[in-house]
Amino acid sequence: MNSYTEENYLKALFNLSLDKGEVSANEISKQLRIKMPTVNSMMKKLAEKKLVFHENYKPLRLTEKGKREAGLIIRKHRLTEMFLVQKMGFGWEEVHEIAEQLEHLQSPHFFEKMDVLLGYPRIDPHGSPIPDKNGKMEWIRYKKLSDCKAGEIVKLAAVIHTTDDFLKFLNIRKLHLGQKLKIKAIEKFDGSMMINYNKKTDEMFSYAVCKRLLIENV
Amino acid sequence: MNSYTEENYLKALFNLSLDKGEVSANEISKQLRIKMPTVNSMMKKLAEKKLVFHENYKPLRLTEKGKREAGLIIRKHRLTEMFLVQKMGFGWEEVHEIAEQLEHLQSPHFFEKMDVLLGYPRIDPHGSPIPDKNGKMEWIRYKKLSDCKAGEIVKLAAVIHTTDDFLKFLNIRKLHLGQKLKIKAIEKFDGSMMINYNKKTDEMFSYAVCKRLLIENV
DNA sequence: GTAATAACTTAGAATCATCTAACAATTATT
DNA sequence: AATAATTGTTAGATGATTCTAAGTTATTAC
Repeated sequence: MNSYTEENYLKALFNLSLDKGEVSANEISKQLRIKMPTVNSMMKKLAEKKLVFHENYKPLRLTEKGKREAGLIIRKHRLTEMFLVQKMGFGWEEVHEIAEQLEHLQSPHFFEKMDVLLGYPRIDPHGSPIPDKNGKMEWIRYKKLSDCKAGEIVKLAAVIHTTDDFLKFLNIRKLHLGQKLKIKAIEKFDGSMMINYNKKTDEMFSYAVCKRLLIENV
Repeated sequence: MNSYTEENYLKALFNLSLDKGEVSANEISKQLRIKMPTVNSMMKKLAEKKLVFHENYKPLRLTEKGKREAGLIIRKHRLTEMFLVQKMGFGWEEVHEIAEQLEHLQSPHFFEKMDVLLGYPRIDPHGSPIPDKNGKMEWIRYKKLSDCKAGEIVKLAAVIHTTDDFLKFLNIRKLHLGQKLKIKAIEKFDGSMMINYNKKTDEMFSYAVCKRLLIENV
């Protein structure tokens, strides 16, 4: 059994090593707002428990065991977010903080029940994949809206780097997952996009916004 | 803000001092399965925080502040139990452990939502009162079934000293809150009762069981 | 009303997760 | 390549919660 604290490290390791398969201790330190020496000793502890590979001055990598355990925590987090939105009526911008606490709950029964009530969802309210019961997670290879061309018609599939503020920004503009988007024009000098969706008027989205919107072809 | 640990002490203090208005450190020690010296130092800490009155060698009493904060934790516990039973389909014997963890969640919003979805319940699935938003709790003065006389017809209002085993025992006998009970006979030598409820055959309940069943007049 | 028992307190140590200060290794800059 | 900046490590301290061992005070039993 891992402690609350260890679980947070595992989650950070998992999330930050998604693309490269490894993370620096420094990134963990920044993400968790915990000083380097603390991270360092925790990594020794997790290495001791065979959850991470840790050689001096080398990047960190989760072991298979570590990936599995981290995946299961993220599974609990995302199932919880989905439950809060679908069954309790929370907005997608309100659920992160609550799920952050609930993900540490020790009760397979409880999350099993959520899973059933939700009908075994594969994605969370932000479009992120929910790891399976073995902690395995498959990211669907969505394209970024910012990589699309003018004239394309696409569908919003997921949002990434989701802060509450960003999600509220999307709320105000009534931009939800599944929304069909028409790319009317792209400004060359800053990459901002003129988008039309279910409205008479077009909306302008900055490049920073478009990079965070993942889409699939209609 | 009180720690997870402090919250558990507050809850124990609240529950164990319900009748007399005070508890011994020893009872807290037994309840929480924590050694006396640890309890002792925690009581000093809570006294420091003005949550308990603690004089050497005297029984412990919660301050008004302590009662309020304990009441609010118990409120979260019982709202959670009600939610788990009413909205997630758990049995009343399954919810204690989960609520024990969930009661420490820091999110007024979350419990407010539960309260609304449940329609502002006044009792939990075992018939115990849910403290109000100020942590104030009123016990309805129910009678024990064991204090009733033969011939009385009463209604099951609450169950106390509820272990999972005891609740499963009641499940098997299909005895639920609200059930109307006819006291057919009482054995003088051991206080056991012959009860009839919604069935052709009568059921025999030991004195130990009858003491744990709280009833109201029909 | 002593003596025995139970309850409470003090003192000191252990573990966990955190920190700061100081030093070492790696990477980036000129 | 030498220096500067960044990143990683070691050592030692702190606070929270727990423990054991050893006394003290209160309560119970005879």
